[in-house]
Amino acid sequence: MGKEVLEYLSKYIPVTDEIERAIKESAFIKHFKKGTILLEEGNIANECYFILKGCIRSYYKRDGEEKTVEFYTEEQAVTPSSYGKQIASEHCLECTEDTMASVGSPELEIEMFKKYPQLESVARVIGEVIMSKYQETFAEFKMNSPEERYLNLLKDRPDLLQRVPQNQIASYLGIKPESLSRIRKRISNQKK
Amino acid sequence: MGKEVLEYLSKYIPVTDEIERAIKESAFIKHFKKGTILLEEGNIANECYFILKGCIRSYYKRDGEEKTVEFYTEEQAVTPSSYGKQIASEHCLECTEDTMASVGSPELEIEMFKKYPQLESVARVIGEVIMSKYQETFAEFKMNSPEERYLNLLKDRPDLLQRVPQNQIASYLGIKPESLSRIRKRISNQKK
DNA sequence: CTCATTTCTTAACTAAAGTCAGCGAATACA
DNA sequence: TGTATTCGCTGACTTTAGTTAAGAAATGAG
Repeated sequence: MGKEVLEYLSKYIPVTDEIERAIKESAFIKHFKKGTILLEEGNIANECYFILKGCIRSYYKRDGEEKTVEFYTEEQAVTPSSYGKQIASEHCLECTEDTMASVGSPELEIEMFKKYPQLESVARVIGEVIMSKYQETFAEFKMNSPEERYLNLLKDRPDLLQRVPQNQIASYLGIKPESLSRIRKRISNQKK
Repeated sequence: MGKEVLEYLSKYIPVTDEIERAIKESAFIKHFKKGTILLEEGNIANECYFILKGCIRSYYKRDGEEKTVEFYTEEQAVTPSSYGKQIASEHCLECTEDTMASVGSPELEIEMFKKYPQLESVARVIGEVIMSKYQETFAEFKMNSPEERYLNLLKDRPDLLQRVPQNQIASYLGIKPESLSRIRKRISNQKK
């Protein structure tokens, strides 16, 4: 195990023997049933995940609704923003499907960083890459209309629309489910 | 010099003597006139900044307009998303005021990380903090209406509205300048 | 398989943002 | 200092999203 994680890392940095050993040593797989709440609002996040199979949704509870912030699927890393800090989490994490993930903890992480100092460098570099992708995503969100955002999602992650309910997609796009319905109708009419 | 940078770091991690030495050694101050373009679209970003005085605006050129992504002011770090990578930048950086900043480069960074390994850990931890703040900002943006976003900005960074033109604020809020005008009018009417 | 629940779509209406145009006010600069 | 340009506000109109309500379709549990 840990093969998928190594492949993921190799996209960003050269994987040395030391890193390979560290990952294999720390790989710790867990299975979760669909609907499992991995992190509840107000709790402390003491796990992070690398998804091997399935989907994890991050959302806020606000105005009696669930506002979806992100969908994480295969080959993606989920690090709650309060991970490793002793503060209450603002958001929730839920498995929208049966999910298999490699699970990490702050204690394990600190131990690994000590044992394999190269890992700290790996974490920094990958963190920077994710950050810059995230900035790009935010900028795109700001610059585009809801319709454009939907079309981009359709292009970039067509699988999501098959595996996740549309009301969750709507809140992910920053709109109401009714609006998403209308956007879909508008688009299908334009095609005719 | 480097005092401000150390104060900034101390908010996130305990500043050891080693780190203090590293920062003092690498502090490199530059002054820029208002209107200076620090990074042009398509160019390679080979500098990052820590602002001591002034304001740097990050924006994209799209549809013949400038879409503002972020305003960085005193005590903030500006790391272009392509910084340290040999790829063309998608966004631009401009000084909206006369600006004084501590400037870093990838070469200096690598040298420093080698000389003071603790710095790498500092960079990772601070990177994670910035990332989690950014996630929070994005989530807030998605969940709020333009009017709420404006009110939040007014609360969180009232100085910005004094020092930056309103059309740039508008694009930062993801709306047109005319809409911002109307929102401001709506709010001032409600107060009466 | 059936019934209950959730999800999706549609419609009518309201509210707000986009668009286009015009006009003062502030600003920049020559 | 005078002039050109940018900036901010306003109004009329268009487009799109939010709201409320209802019914159809899909899903899930027993």
